[in-house]
Amino acid sequence: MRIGEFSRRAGVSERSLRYYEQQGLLRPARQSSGYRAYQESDLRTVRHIRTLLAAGLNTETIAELLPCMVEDGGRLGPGCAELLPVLRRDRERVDRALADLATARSILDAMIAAPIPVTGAANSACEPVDAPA
DNA sequence: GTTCTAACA
DNA sequence: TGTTAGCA
Repeated sequence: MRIGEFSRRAGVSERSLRYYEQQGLLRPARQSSGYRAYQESDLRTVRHIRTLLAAGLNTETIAELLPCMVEDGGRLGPGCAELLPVLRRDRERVDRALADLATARSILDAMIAAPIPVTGAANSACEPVDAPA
């Protein structure tokens, strides 16, 4: 099937499908017309790609994992042990990101909890805050 | 009308 | 990733 129908069935924009191909995630055949020709099985591949993207993996990593990922009962998992270190590495990246977000939240919490009453407003357009209780 | 590539008010 | 331009 061509990209239009495939896009609708996969629920992914044509733009994204072309991007996935450019990143080596999908390799649809080409008709003599030059149009991409997708296989029924590509629908499963796209689902896997979306899952991996949702997990925060970059396309380079996905290209590496995709060939070995297997699906069972709707669950996607590594088909070979070599993938585990890669997945763990990304999990650590997520942990660091969460830590950074926690830091950002703390900074915001501290500022929100400590409004500073001033006599002359810093900015004429600013309303002075009330003194904390 | 559909798809393709390339490029970005 | 969306969108648009210019083709075939």
